[in-house]
Amino acid sequence: MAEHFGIKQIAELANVSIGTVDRVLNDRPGVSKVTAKRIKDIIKKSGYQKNTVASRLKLASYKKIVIAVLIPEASDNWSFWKMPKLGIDRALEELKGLGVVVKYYSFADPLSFAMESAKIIAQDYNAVISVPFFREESNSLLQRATMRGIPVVFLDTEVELDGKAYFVRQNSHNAGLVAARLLRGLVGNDGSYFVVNMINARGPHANNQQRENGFREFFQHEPNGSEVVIKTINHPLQSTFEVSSEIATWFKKEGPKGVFVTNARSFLLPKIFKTYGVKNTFIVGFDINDQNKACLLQNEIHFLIDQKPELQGYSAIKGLFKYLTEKDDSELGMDIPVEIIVKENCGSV
Amino acid sequence: MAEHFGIKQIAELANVSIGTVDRVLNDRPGVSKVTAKRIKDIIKKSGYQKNTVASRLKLASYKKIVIAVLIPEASDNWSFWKMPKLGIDRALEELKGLGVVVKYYSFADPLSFAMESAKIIAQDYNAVISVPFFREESNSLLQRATMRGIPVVFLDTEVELDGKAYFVRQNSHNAGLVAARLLRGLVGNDGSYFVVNMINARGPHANNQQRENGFREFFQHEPNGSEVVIKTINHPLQSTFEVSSEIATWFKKEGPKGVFVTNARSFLLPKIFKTYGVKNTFIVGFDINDQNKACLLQNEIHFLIDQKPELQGYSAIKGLFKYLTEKDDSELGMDIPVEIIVKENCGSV
DNA sequence: CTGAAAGCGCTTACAG
DNA sequence: CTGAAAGCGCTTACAG
Repeated sequence: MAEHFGIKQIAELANVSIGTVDRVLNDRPGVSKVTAKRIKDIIKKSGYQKNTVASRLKLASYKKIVIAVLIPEASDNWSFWKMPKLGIDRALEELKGLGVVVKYYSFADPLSFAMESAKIIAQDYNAVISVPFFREESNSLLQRATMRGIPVVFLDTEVELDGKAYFVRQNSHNAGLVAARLLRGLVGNDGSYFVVNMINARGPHANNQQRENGFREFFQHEPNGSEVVIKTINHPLQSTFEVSSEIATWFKKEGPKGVFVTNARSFLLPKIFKTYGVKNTFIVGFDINDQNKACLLQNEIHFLIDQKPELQGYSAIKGLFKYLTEKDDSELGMDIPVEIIVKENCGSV
Repeated sequence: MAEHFGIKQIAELANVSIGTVDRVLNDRPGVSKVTAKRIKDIIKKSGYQKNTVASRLKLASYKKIVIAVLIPEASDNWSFWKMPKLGIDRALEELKGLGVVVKYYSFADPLSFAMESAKIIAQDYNAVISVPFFREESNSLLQRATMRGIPVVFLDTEVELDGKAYFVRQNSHNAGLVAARLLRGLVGNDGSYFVVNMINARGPHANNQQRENGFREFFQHEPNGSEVVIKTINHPLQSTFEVSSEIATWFKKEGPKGVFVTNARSFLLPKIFKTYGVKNTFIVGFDINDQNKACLLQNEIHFLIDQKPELQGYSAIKGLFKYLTEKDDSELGMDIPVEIIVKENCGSV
């Protein structure tokens, strides 16, 4: 086993040409059962490992691996969706010379998602990366891709779909648990807690619900956790946060208040708290955007949870490459870690 | 610029053979100044990018890139130094087929470090990865490697050395800042703080000092921070933690107490606190080892800071490969992030 | 059903 | 100083 086994060595041992070995290795037709068996045995014994790099070298020039990426539009004032692209480009750079290409599509609503999906399916890509914001439309994309044998990787959010898809995203339930841990440390036992969901016209987002569930579950495992009061505030998703008189009353309560904002707009809260003179609040939110970061630096937000969208994009491409070239999908199932960000470690991330 | 530029296309444009282009690209001698100039211009204009994968293909079989790794021994009850190896092996797996090989050496003290260094230098490796625990011996290694044009990457710890070395490690000063932020949130203003350094016979470790400095600096920027009392406890590094009557008195003080353990043995503290009936303590330590993890799960330790040793090993190999094959050292200067670990996110890391 | 040859983009002796 | 050829480990038409 010490020496090196390549396709050539296998061929010699089996007394066949390397072409025949290649056919067996790649399950191509046209090999008699007996020779196939003989070659397979030798492959197994030899511990042969395909040299992926060599196998892609020729193909890189005329048989690209083309991956369609369908993600939300990134606007100038909302750059979150530029992050996965950075990770995708970084992966592409590493895979330079191996013939991997990405084609970007974007969507803004279920209709555009469906339309772009149709374009993608019509093109016969080698794989699809998307974001499952709309269950019905995502199902449709998944099913049509699966029918053609095209793997689909979803970023950002995990939802249950009818079929086998890969998810490269943070576990939102765990993120909720972590958020609760962090707030609990700051607020203590006799404070009050708030979960702030910002909901768009299509109803609550899966991530937000999973995060809230995790947050609430944390307290069930705490001593006296059942006595902790957690108010949920469902607020429309818009560029301001307004407070009803009822909510204002809650916020005016004495004692420390822990506020868990289940999306990336926690930066809307400090303003309101100032306006209403609400004191003694601790905020945990998501994502390192400019506004959140500014609040973190001002000590108006205390923790952010980073979903590492750059890493999501990177992992999806690297994982798909491994799957497509080596039939190994082990890198496509991994959780993205729940990364805790404070003022002092938000810079170099 | 749309078409693809390889060595062949350049050769055609310059009316020379690919051999000559190769000489120019790799600064090999034997090309007349005029043709060299002409070819260089074309290379620049064309935006030519070397296909690293192709360039390694042939060499992978007989001209390996061999990297020496000299790190502390990992023992059964102290497995920290197995982690960088895991990362190194993961990087090697990604670079499979490109002819990258690692040879491991280990050390336990300055003497064995020096002896293994000598072996490494005698072998003429392509690069060296090590850990700069001993300044004098590290300097010697660095200088001898530099004389031979061999790059050196140090993991874990940054120290000032006489010469140019790369450091792939967490910024310990920032880690101290983060630790202070975390404890400050739990302890509040009227608590007391302790920095626990565990020091071996050779004196304090650079990381520990940098962490303590960062920790103390945090409070200087805080309002009323100068009034905060921070006691430093220097304790010998051993498998137990014993408390002098003076320290016991400090610990017995009323009010919440924040304890920052600047190494991986924060798990020694909870035991002592139980023995002495010390209440209301909050502990931040380093590294996810089994004992620390157990304390985290018991809520006896509140935060751990992960140095991501696996990632350090991985990054060192990937960065060195890029440097050795593309003369690009951009991946060798990056900080490893200061990762905050609580009970709820320590599992999947 | 099987083999021989060409080629991917480079690097390396070797020849001139 | 420069070029032509062989080769790295695979894949792919093409020939038999």
